[in-house]
Amino acid sequence: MGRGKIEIKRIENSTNRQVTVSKRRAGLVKKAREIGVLCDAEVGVVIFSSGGKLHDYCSPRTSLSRILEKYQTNSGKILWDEKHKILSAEIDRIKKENDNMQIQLRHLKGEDLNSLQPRELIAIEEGLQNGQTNMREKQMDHWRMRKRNGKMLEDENRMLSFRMHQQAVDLSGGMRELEIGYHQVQHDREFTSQMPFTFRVQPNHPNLQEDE
Amino acid sequence: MGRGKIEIKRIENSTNRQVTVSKRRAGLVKKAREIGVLCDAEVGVVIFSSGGKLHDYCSPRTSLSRILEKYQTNSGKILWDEKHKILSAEIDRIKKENDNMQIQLRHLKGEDLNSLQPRELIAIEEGLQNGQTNMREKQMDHWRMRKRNGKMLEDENRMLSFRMHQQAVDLSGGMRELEIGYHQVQHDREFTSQMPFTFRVQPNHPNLQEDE
DNA sequence: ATCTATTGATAACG
DNA sequence: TCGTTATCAATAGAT
Repeated sequence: MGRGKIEIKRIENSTNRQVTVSKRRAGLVKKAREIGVLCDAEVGVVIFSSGGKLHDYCSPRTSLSRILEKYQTNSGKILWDEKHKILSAEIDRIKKENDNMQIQLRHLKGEDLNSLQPRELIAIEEGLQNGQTNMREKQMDHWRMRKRNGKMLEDENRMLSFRMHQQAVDLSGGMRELEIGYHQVQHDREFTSQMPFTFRVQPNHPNLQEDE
Repeated sequence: MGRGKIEIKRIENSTNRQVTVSKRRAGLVKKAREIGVLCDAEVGVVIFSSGGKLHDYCSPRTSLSRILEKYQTNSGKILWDEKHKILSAEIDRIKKENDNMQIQLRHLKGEDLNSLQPRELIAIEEGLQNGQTNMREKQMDHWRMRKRNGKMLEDENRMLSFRMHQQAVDLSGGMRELEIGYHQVQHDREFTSQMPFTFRVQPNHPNLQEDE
């Protein structure tokens, strides 16, 4: 019907589709209403246009929920209980995700480590290390920004001085501590890569050297 | 349409009514299907003929319950009972928890830090620091256990030596780097506690001194 | 069910 | 979105 016959397939032209959905929606609702009146049936119609807009029709003297309730008891097809199952399954799924993340968080906080194997400990430690590296970069960004604003020159100077002093103190202690253990030094790359981060020596503040 | 025009009012002749409901039901479903295909909409139709017989249609790739769920969220109208609301609320709650943990994890991994204030960065860094401290304790536990088992004496020795050597090298570099900044040293407790961990000096391996 | 005269729905256009 | 209209589609009534 219409000026030309059309194939029943998705209308690609978005404007036409919009127009068509409006007209046909009106037609569908009209027919639904007519069937209700003529044959005194109860009819419920729900339409989501592709835009996501919702339209619905329902015979007078009733409501969608009443129709649907009837639908459920009458058809034996499940509607609510099915929905319950779906929702419950969803809840279970999310709770599992939740627990996993909870565990990950606790591990990163250094809690509940007892059940872990050394290999797993190392993996977590590498994560912490990465986090700290990124964190420090970010903090250096902040630092640089404040410095660029000219507010922090004095503080920075003070801070660098303080840090250097502390590192000197720290080192002299560390040196004394370790003297006993210095026997032979093997520079075995294999060995180093298998060592946990804890025992690898790393520069504390790789970004502190300003690059300007 | 038909051999004669009809008024849209209840068909009193029961046989005619049944015939009509059949024909028109087919027509309604056909139109519903067409609107779904042509305009790629989601359509759900439920019809109770006066005899109480139920017929329904629903676009492929979905289900009545899904359509009705969408209907509920979209229209605000409530189609189902309390239990659904409770389950849905539960899902929302858990999802929020989930998102929060997701964010925390990302932060601890050093991702998505751009939106954070320095104060927040410091808090996260303290978390990382704690985690690392705990982690190292745990790894030392493992280490001690292996040592007690008598397997690792040689390796440990080698490792300590290696570490000491590395720390010495690292330090001499660091000293050179910082000499320029050494002006005055203020040991202000207030200042120190406000300083991000990044800039605080810490012994790298607080647990390495065996305490036996 | 099937047929078909007739009315109804609507595609294309303004 | 709305109105018009030429066409096609649905269907009322009969078989």
